[in-house]
Amino acid sequence: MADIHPEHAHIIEQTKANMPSEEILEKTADVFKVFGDKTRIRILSALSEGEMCVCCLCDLLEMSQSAVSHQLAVLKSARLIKSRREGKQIYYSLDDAHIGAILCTGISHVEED
Amino acid sequence: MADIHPEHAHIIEQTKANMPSEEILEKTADVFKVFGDKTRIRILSALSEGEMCVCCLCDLLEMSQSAVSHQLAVLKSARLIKSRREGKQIYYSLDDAHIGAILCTGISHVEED
DNA sequence: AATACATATGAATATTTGTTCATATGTTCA
DNA sequence: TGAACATATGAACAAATATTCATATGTATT
Repeated sequence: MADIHPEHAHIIEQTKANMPSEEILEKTADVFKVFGDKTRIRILSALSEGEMCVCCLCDLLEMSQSAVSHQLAVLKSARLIKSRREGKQIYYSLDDAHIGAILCTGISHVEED
Repeated sequence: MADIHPEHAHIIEQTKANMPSEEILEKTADVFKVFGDKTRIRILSALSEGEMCVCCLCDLLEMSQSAVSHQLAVLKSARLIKSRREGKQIYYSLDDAHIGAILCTGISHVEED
């Protein structure tokens, strides 16, 4: 960790002043981290078509119930999805429109190439 | 991995048909994965204020040159940033406006709460 | 109440990943 | 050309994480 070059001090201060707080940046990274897994993206993509129960997701993703439930728990604790029970089944859906928007932004970025 | 419930077959097929390809979804997850680290988010946030050389970033982030360079390499290979050399220094900047937009979307999501 | 079904969850394991340390590469200037 | 500076990079290690396996919880049905 070298010393700060005096001629950089100004631009560093200015940039720092314009950046969001460390707390916001850390939370932002944490949100993206949750989007940054193939299984979770597949789940979010499926749910963006409408709510779906766990076993439906397992069938669709061709993954074990346990693996899917674990990832649903991650998504839920990050508040990207919400759930409601109907009898024996639990239906999951995107928590709000914002989530679908973030997903779309990412997909568009990949598709435009 | 249980059998597919026959009554789910239709909704599963329909959902599948509307979802992006596995390849797109995997690439999307990979993009978000790169955004999903505090150091990289801090770098991207700094660069969204304008281009900056490596040592400036080290000073700003208060991190070792090696750690910063490693993350710059990750960001560059994911095409989120680009670089240009000027003398001994190398200046990094966001690769295109899209990157700043994705970053902003994430930050807004965190800030609105 | 007992059984079957749908989902959740703890522990263990294997893989991925971020930082550090040491060193290599490339540029400038004397 | 040699020394100093800016940056990159390989290897090693520690920490984080996704899946599996086994099992627990909660609901409906008989």
